[in-house]
Amino acid sequence: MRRDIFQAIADPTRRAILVLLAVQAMTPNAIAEHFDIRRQSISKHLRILSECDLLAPRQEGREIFYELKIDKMKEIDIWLDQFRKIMEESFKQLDEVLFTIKNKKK
Amino acid sequence: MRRDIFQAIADPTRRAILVLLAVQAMTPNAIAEHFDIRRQSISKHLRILSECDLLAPRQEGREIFYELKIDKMKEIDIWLDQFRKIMEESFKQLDEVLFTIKNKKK
DNA sequence: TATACGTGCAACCGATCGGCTGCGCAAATT
DNA sequence: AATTTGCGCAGCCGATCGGTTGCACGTATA
Repeated sequence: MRRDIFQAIADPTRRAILVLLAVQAMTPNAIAEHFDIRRQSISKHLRILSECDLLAPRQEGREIFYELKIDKMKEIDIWLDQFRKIMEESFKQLDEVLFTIKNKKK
Repeated sequence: MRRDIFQAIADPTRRAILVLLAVQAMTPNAIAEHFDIRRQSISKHLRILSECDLLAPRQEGREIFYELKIDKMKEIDIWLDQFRKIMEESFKQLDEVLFTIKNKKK
């Protein structure tokens, strides 16, 4: 059970579910109507997404509405930040190099 | 062979490789030194990352330096944009609701 | 109360994953 | 010319994935 957010969004069906639920909370049956997959398989996906805190279930009678926990998406953004920072750093170094070359020309 | 970028970054080792290569291009042997994994397994990861255009090999004699293609990372960002937009839209609708309530109070 | 509905869980199964070893090949070194 | 080095590829294997079916259980409806 790896169950981290990156493994969660690796599956195309799960990504599609996230997009669906971004618009509005839905029940497993309602979600399943959008795919060529049995409801039970959708349930499996919902479990995985819930386990890594991307979704939260809200019971209403015998129905369960799953809603997106958008905040969790930030984790992906945070990971991407590493690269933004590293690249920024690279540009700074490039600037220094260019600056040095510029000075040497004098 | 799914070989899309989300499946590529699902594996923790591959994510670590990407971070390593963000700092500087490296050879498979050099990368392997950072993990408890045989070089051949690293090569497999490099192949997957290259196939979905996250890395590019640069041959130098008998050595091959793999370098990060940072631009490809934007694809993840683009996917995240969907949610940013949907949430933004939600807030607008919330604003409208609040505005309506406000007006009704008059 | 009996029946239908909405759901989650368990067990199964073929495909894929992510390690491994054992090559072969080209470049560098001796 | 022989050896070492750096690498990718092929094949193996146990674990996991993502689908399936067949339940069991609580909630609504007749």
